[in-house]
Amino acid sequence: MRKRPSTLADVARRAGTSTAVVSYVMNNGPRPVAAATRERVLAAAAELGYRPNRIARALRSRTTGVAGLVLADASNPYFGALARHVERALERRDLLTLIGNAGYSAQRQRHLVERFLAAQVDGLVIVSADSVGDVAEVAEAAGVPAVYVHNGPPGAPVAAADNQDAVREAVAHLRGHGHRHIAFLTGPDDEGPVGVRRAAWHAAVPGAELLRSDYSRAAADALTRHLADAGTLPHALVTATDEQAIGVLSGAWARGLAVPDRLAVISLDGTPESAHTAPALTVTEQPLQAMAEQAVALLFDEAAAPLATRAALIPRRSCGCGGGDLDLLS
Amino acid sequence: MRKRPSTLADVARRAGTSTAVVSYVMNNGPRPVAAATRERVLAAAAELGYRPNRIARALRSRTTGVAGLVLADASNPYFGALARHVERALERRDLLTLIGNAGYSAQRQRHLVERFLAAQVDGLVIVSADSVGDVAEVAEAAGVPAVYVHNGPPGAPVAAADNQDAVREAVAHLRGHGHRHIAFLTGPDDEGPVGVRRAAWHAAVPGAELLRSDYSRAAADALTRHLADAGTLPHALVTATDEQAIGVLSGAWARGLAVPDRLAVISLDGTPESAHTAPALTVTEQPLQAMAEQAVALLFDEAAAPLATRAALIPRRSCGCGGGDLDLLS
DNA sequence: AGTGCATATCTAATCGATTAGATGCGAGAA
DNA sequence: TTCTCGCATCTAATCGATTAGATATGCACT
Repeated sequence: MRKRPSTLADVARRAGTSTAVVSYVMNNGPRPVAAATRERVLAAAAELGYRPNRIARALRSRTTGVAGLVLADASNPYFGALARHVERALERRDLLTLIGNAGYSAQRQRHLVERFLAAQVDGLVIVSADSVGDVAEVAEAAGVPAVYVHNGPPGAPVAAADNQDAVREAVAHLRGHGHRHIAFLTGPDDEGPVGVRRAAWHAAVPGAELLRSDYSRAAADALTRHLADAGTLPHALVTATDEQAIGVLSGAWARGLAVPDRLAVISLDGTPESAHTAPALTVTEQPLQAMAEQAVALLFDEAAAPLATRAALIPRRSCGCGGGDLDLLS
Repeated sequence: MRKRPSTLADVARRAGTSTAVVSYVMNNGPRPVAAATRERVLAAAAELGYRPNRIARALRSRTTGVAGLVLADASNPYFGALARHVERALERRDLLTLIGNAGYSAQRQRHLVERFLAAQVDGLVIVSADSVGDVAEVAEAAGVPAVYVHNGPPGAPVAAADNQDAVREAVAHLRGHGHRHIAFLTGPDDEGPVGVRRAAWHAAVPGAELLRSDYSRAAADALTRHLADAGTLPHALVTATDEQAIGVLSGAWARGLAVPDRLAVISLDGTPESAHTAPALTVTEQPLQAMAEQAVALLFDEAAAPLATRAALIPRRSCGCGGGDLDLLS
């Protein structure tokens, strides 16, 4: 027996005013209201448990207070962590987050954008993996601002880290441990940032071995076992993503190959997960929070230039660092 | 120079009809439309790139096509996986998903529910950890259906698995490996399902050692190192969650203690993550997809009774199973 | 008293889609 | 021919909040 939620008109009636005054009070509106009246209105609103209908407000003011977030793959902790930071940044600006998982499908990504636009979102944040659709155009046509995170098409605003620099650091670090042949594990379709990472690696270690697997633990795990069985597993490896690194760790363990002694690994994402693997992963840490913050700022023209932030190397055990006590890892 | 998106009225004008017919055509409306007219309308709509304004529709029809999902902790893969399944189930019913992360705070949970209600969601899915707020009442008062997943207050509809059974299986399995003293790692504030798990363990292994840590890898990792240093680490352990189990694995590795030889571990969540740890975790797998599906069905009165689904044990390496080839793990 | 002006409030149009009730038109029945 | 259905459309009210323009009230000053 739920009663109909009370409306602006109900409050007005109860306070003995017009709906306009009530509106003015609720929003500290465009016009002032006498203190006494304001009190009456607030009291009436409280008594009725009035809550403004944001749908109605949205219809009139053409702004919903909702933003859309399209994720390339929600099951990947890298994107998951990014999503949390984006959500937080949006919330700080009083926006709700509509979320959608594209599952690496350009078609689904497109579909989600369409749905979000139909829902009249105030902005779109698109976390894209390798292939980026022409999603910006659609949003542009609808007059909705859109930004990309991690990867985006040439013209569009993108919040991303400096991937080249990260790879160089990783390679240099492994060299410091005495490795000469440093392989690289890339993705199935490395056009975006992973492509950049691969290119940077290729430039740094020309002629070294390039491996390839899906962006899933299972795939990297299977590949590692396969290489171990064939006896062609490299001794030092940079993986494009944490997911792959974790799969490699799992596969190596299953085949009884010690990390870092038999195989040194550095991963390039640096998700929170990487700190508590066995062994802990050495990574270059993408500044996920900064990227998310910048993306949202970009969305509202708050920031000027999309400055590429650096990904710092965090030495842990998997590269060969820290035989001793590493309790103090972050 | 984006042009104003075209409205129903624009289409009507172009097709030379009233807005009513256009509406009837768009929704296969409550009234029939002559075939010829329908064609004209569809053509006009296509030419103008008309897309219905869901906000306006929502205002009139009092249904937004949006559901709210409140997560206890988005950074926990268990809840993350649940979220993906819920989103998929909602999408299958043509609903968008508004997501919010409560971060284990009852206050934030409450706040999110309020915001979602203000956004006029058609339904609420609440994934709660240990402490559950009186969130159902608020939703009830607003006339919005709400369901809980994983954990919920007594009266409310809850989609959850049979936790007792899972614990019994885990304990029995470790007994099968010859263990007698089987410790349990619980959470900081185990009222909900984790409390049920702890109780079931206590009944099955009275007098065994109870450990306690936060639901984070870092906390379980630290605890494990601490116990290892003190020489009081048990030989068999059931952890309440995968996150904790992964932390334990990490801590054990750091202290050079072999899993499963020195320490056998079984975890009770069974997230996808658990298949690719080093070593792979033996788990009881919560039927996340079924739970999500059931929750959404419950939300719309589709299902009759909230039948508790079973959590099956998946033997992997961490309990002591499979010294040989385990390539076939799921 | 009359005029001017500022302040407080009210009236009503508006956002875009939905839909009940009114209307128009032609075919068939009387 | 006239009346009656039935179908296809149109007209206009409605959802709830916002806000520009109109109106009312009170005070100061000549």
